[in-house]
Amino acid sequence: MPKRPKPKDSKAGSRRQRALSAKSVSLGDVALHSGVSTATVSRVINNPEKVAAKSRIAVNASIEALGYIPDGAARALASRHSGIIGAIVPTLDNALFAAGIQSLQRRLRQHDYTLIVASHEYDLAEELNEVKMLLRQGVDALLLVGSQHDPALLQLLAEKAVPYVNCWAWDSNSPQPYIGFDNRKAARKIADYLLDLGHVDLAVIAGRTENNDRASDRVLGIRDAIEARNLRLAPEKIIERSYSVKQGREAMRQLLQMDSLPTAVLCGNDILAMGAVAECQSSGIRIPDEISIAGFDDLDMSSQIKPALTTIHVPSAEMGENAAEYLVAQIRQEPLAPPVEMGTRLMVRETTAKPRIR
Amino acid sequence: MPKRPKPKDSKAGSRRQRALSAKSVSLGDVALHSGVSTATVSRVINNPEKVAAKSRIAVNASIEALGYIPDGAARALASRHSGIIGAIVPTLDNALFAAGIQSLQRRLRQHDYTLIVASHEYDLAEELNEVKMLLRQGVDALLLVGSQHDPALLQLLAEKAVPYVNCWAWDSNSPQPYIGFDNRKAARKIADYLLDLGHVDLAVIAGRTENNDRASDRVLGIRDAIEARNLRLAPEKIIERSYSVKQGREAMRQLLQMDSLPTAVLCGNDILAMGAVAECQSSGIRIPDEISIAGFDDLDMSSQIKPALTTIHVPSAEMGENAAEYLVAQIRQEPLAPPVEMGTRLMVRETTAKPRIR
DNA sequence: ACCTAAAATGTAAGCGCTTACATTTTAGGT
DNA sequence: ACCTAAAATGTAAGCGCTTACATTTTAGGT
Repeated sequence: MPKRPKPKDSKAGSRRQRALSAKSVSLGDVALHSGVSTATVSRVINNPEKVAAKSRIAVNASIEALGYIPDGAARALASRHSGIIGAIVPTLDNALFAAGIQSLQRRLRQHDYTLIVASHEYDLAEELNEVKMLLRQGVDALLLVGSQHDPALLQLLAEKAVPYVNCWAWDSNSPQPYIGFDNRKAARKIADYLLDLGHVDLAVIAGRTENNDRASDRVLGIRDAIEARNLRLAPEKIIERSYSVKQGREAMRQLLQMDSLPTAVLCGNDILAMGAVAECQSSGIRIPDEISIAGFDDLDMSSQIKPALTTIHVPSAEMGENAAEYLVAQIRQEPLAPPVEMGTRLMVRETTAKPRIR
Repeated sequence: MPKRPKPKDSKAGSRRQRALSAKSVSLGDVALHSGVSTATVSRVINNPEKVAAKSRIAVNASIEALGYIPDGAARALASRHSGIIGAIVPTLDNALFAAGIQSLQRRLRQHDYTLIVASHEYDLAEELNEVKMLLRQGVDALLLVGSQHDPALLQLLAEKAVPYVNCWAWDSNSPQPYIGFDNRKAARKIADYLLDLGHVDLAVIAGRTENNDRASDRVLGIRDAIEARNLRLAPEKIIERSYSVKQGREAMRQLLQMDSLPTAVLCGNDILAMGAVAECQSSGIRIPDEISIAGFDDLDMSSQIKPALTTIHVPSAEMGENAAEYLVAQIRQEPLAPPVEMGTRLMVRETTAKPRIR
């Protein structure tokens, strides 16, 4: 025999009154309206298959009629799941990340997860801060970029038992989970291509390598290719710049002022390459006749501009989708095949050719 | 003297046991550790000035020592504020929005707000869906793009009393809050410039105008300029395309196949303009000698590429900051000067010139 | 008609905070 | 030493859900 329910509002007019203007519809209101218990309403929302068709229909009608929107905070508090996944990228201002995030989000939404995006501007301390912020918001999982993080960051995630994955990179020697590709290998591929064409005087316009494993891996890959042929890359022939067309131009200008011009320039990404191309155009240097220029990332526009960029195609969209599936499976503790290394493709287009015989 | 802590787990073995592996540190643990009440710990976090220095220091030390991270869901539920602000943009894949969002986020973080970004791919129904999703997550305020929304969307925001603002647009006749600029006026400005140069045969490569007030306002502004001079824009001289370099090229190709070539092409944004430029370059048509091409938005790269784009500069970064300040003030119910229309600037560069005398 | 297991539903505790109000402590007069 | 107002602190209810366990209803035998 159930205990006699004492009138719930006996304490009406108590000390507590909220200044909430628009008194919102709660799950209790829906229960009252449809004549079932709050538990049943909750089930209709979260496990409809456990509810008899009749009540399910009634409850859904009430939800519709009252315009009920569940309170995410209450749900998160009670269930210990927020339905939020966080992604921390260096910047949204790079089409590469924007594209990946876009596809991540699309896929996440299909699984009813919300995405919070944060950026750290290539600052590891800031990245740790963002992780703390997202942890406070109760994210169920986290997407990070690359393999270089503050050690405290990984420890924090382990303590809180929050699943995560590193994207835009791949390291088979690391115990961390990766979804992405091997930047070093890919960079070696494009350097090899140039070397195979007969280029001997290479220069590199790299992204800032400090705290950026993707940028430094790309440089390493280029070095791998050069050293495998017993050639060498003079220190002044490698220039580090942050990722912008403007910086690419400036780096190229610097290169053009040197005594011996390189015959080919490998750029850390397409943005830098676009700058290098523009600077050559400004200086009347013909591409690829006088100089070859290669990018990395294969942004959408890279194949469309003139001259079309020779570059490495990177599977950003697919990576976003895979990351979404991976994280969702981790959260739900579903079995999942371990992620496999994703491939990159050399896209030979109009900015590279055999070196001119001088 | 701290009270003797009674064993917290006296009820261990009760019916309720959570599968939470890493039993997290709670505010109660911090209180116990520092010998104060939970209320005082809460005050240290939210209103430190109301707590005596001595306890404040003790509590902060405990927070540090235990690695306490507050539970956002619990806090949101109890305080009715999530500390989350949502932004719904058409797409992150457009550098324009990415830049604005980036600065929005930077500023929001200074005020301790977290940003959730969603995108709707230029689909109004999807936009409404995203609003519902964000409302479920309990956002304190919302940033939208443009002025065209599902009517149910605004009604929903009104019901829930959630502050919002429309960005990247300006409409002095609307009762809705805007932070942005007048697309129509700006488009007229660049069209006037071309007309003043002596161009008579204009063509337009517009963005998709359906459900996109920014795109259609830009077309209207161009029409304003043309009609003010009693000229006219032939229907076949205005082509609608989605925003991509590829689409820009295709549209330009279409234009180039027509009997009478326009002397100037106004593009809906810089991306489209870059495509138009590339197509001309492919076809051996000299810019600006044979044809002038104008963009819109002034993306970072637009001034750096060759030829540098003539375009309209749009204050995306500043807009993001203003929007952040506006929304935060709205949430805190602080007084705030009403937003003022933001200006745009015509950037004359290398893709436009006087028409050649034929 | 009656019994039993399975399905459906209900009850109420608990998630981890905030905060109104109550109580205690402190500071500053006299 | 004592009084009073202000400052600091504590108590405990309540935020809106989920879910373990208890209870009721239903379906399917006999």
